[in-house]
Amino acid sequence: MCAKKKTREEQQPVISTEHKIIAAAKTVFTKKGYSATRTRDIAAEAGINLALLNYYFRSKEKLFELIMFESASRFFLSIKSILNDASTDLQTKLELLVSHYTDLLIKEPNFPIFLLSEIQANPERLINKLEAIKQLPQSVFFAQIQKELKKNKSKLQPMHFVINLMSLIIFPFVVKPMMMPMFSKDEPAYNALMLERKKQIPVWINLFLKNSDVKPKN
Amino acid sequence: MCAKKKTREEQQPVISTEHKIIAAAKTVFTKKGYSATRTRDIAAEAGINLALLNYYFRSKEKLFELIMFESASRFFLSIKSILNDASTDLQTKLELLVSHYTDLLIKEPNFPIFLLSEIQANPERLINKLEAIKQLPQSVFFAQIQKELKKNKSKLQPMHFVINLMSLIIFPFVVKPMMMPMFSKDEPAYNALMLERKKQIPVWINLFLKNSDVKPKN
DNA sequence: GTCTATAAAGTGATAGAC
DNA sequence: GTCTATCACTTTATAGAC
Repeated sequence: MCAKKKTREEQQPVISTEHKIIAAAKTVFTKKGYSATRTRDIAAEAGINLALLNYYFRSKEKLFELIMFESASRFFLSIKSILNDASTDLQTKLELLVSHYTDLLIKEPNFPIFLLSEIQANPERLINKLEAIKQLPQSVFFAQIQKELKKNKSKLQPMHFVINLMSLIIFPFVVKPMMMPMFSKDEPAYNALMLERKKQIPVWINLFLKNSDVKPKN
Repeated sequence: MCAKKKTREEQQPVISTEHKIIAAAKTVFTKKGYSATRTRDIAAEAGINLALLNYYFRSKEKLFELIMFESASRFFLSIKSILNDASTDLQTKLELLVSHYTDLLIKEPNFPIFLLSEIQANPERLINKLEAIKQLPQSVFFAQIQKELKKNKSKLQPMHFVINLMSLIIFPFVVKPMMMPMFSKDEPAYNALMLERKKQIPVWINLFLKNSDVKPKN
């Protein structure tokens, strides 16, 4: 106990065992998913023993929930302040959202498929715990989209534009493992394309909003 | 052997055990993924015994490969004729592709995440077997996008538009389990929205192609 | 706190009766 | 072809020494 206090005061060089396990679990769970992950894989990745994992976290399930909800929070809660800022216009919000998620996804490209495949495999386990997502339709952002559509006399539901925005930001990361070989790009080249999209996606979304009642050909 | 011949001639009412297992395996694998699927789950879903599954298919792995590559073929090979038809213009191809995939995904909404999460968990096992996807950049479709961009003096790579098209078609199905509660829609209402998009997505892609060099604000 | 050893349960696959 | 029973192995979790 005395020794532990000391290391806390010394700070810097020591990474606690607890944190090593969390970091390892995040890496392995996020890449392989819950079922394909063995607790032994996490222990090995953390450079510790299997028993120690159960000493710090009671079970595989508990550790999974910790990782899942910590990541989900960073992905969902971090944008609440952007979405509900009444002092910024729609254009600004679009640019902030695209930029924020592009940077986040370059760091954590595996998270979207991880979350979505866990929901698909086991909706009842997760969907209730992500209750926070239901707040989006009540946001200032959503109201601003509605207003813009009304201004442009569009009959389309605002939901389409939320889906389009998410699609254009997230899906390119989701299909990265397929697109890279398809277009013969390595990881840095692909990420450079994603950064290009930071500028383009808000432009594209604006095109949607301003021309959404145009018929295909007539 | 004689009995088997007979049932083949009678045809109609009999669904072969082999096919029952394939159908069950497809349902369970596609929803849960390879690792979370128990061979017992497949047997139960098929209404047969576990031993019978190994009698028809040598192993879980063999059955998985069958399902995966049968589904992947339907998703990738089925569009080759559309992509390489020199007699249709870009607009027609866009409409055909969107319509084709929308219908397919309404029937099999779980396939995209299944494929993508298996690739994420185990890229080396799958990516080489999907070599066919590399043919897209050599297609007539791709050349027509390039031509259209050149005509409109865009500096953006054609790849962005392929990604955008895939994103707008596929991602809404991928996030369906999250979007339905978010916007309080049930399955039929959500699918109706997807059908609306059949008309809209080609319009949106055309907006991209014709305005892709516009700067955000200046 | 950290380890080795092992219990307890799950899971893919097969043997053998019918 | 189809079943029941069971083997062989993996995997989560814990007991107990240090």
